[in-house]
Amino acid sequence: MDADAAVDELRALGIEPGDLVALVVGDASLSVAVPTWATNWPVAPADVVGRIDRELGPRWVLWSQATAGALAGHGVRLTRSWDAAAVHRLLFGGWRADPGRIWARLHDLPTADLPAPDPIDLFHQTDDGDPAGPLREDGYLDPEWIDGGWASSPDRMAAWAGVLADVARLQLAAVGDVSARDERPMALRTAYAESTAELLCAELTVGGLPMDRAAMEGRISAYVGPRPRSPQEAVELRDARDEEVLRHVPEGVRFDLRSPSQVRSMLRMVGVEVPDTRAWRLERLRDAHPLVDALLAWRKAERVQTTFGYGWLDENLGPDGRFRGEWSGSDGAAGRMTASAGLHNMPADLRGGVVAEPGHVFVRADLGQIEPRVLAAVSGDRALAAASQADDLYAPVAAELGVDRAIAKVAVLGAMYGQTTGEGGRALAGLRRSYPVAMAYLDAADRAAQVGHDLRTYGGRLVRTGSAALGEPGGPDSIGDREARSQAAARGRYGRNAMVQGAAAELFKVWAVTVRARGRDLDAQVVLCLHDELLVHVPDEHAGAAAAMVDDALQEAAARWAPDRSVRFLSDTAVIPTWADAKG
DNA sequence: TGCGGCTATTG
DNA sequence: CACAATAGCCGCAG
Repeated sequence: MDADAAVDELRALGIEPGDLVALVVGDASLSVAVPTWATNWPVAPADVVGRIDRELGPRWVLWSQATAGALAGHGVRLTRSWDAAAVHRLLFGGWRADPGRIWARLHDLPTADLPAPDPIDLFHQTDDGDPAGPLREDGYLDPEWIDGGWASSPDRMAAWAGVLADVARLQLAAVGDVSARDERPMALRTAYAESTAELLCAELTVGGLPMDRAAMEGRISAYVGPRPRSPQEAVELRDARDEEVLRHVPEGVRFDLRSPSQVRSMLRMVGVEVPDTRAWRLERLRDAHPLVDALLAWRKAERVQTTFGYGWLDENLGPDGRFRGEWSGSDGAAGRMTASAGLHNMPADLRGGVVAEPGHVFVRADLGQIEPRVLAAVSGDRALAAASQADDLYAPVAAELGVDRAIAKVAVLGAMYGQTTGEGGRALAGLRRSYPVAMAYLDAADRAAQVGHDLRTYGGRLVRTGSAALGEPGGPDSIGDREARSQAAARGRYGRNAMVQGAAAELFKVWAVTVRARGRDLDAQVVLCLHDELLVHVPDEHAGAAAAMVDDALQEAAARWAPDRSVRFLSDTAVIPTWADAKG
């Protein structure tokens, strides 16, 4: 068996572009399956998969991002996928999406306690006869198969691909049901986009973010000084930093600056009384005592030292100048992308260390006022959609309400977050009058979440608001009435916001995977996704074309995601050498 | 050792 | 300190 024969075998099945083909990858072989057929090919997976992708163009069914990550490690990028874990999260909410859970849900089996691997098995050799298949008699998948046993023989790998093909068939039907039942024909498109976003995440994890080690070390040293040459020197430097604060309190008194309660006591000793020691509160008391200023400076440095210091760099920046975190396509309440290693909360001061490689630049683009525009689209509010035609959406809203732009902005944001007090709260009545459809959409989500009714975003993602996500509505009867009301209100804000943030995340991912696809011919590589911002790494000679492509991709994505085109979406796009460089 | 609280950073 | 997230350290329970 060679790659040619493998491609021919699949071609003979009549696979057309976009057809679902399940893929399971082992060390030295791979298995593929369609609903009526499964096989194992003893060939190097990277060679064959890349060719099939180019020549036949299937939509690869994968258990999860891990398969794409293994292939990306060999330089193979799949074009499109059906990611069973991503589709499971879309259909059923939550985060956990291992094969056992996916299978059980599709077969209406309880998932409260899924079968776990029998610890006794660890002391037995896997039986070579292997009469048992992946399915147990009770209908669950065999946990031993899930836990790596699928890879122990060619027959098992083929059977495992067959299970995956079956999963995709059932998920496809379930997605169709969501579209029909909830009148959201979006769900299939969302499944495609979320799946392909998982491919992008695998590539982000493997490929990393270009970073200049010297430039980043320079920025770190501005906060915490040069890299200590020994553990002993590190301790001395730390003590010296502490002393810069402690010298403002009487001799002989020691406080642990890392303990909030001790910091509060320390401040009280110099006559500064605060309910907590958060920076925004201390900011206003800088003049009260020199200790406050020293403490705030210490906090900044301590933050860099512990979270974004030399250790952070050493752990995550490879010798190839790529900084790597792990990427998830859909985490948390509303299905945003997340990243580890601080990629999503790196202090702005350090961004200058994110530098394009020689002969390359970044195209940086961020969506303007994405959440109110998304609210206009998902709610179908014609007045808000009209406001979205302006470059600055808040300007026409302010004019309509007869208030300052700043007030209009906090009012709109407050409505989406569930704020009821302050200036935003006061302007709420005006919003209800002028944008009743959008406000009713938010209120409906709020009310549903308060009583624990699950929600679905515009794209069809289930947002759980019941016991699994937020604790039982109504809660244990030990809590007081006041606290119960407060919890209900918090649940309402959660649901209200999840509908907007979640839909925004869906649009963003359609944009990101469109850029990924259209960037292929320009050697343009998406290297960072940040909720409403894309960073694309591209050779110098393609910079202009890539910037135009990113803007075009947004219009293409918006047209696919919200086909009625009534809402305008904008991106602010710039070609820059480092991430810190000014936007346009 | 695990977990809630506090804190800081980002969108 | 409204919504979301990651991450580190402290203090406490078990």
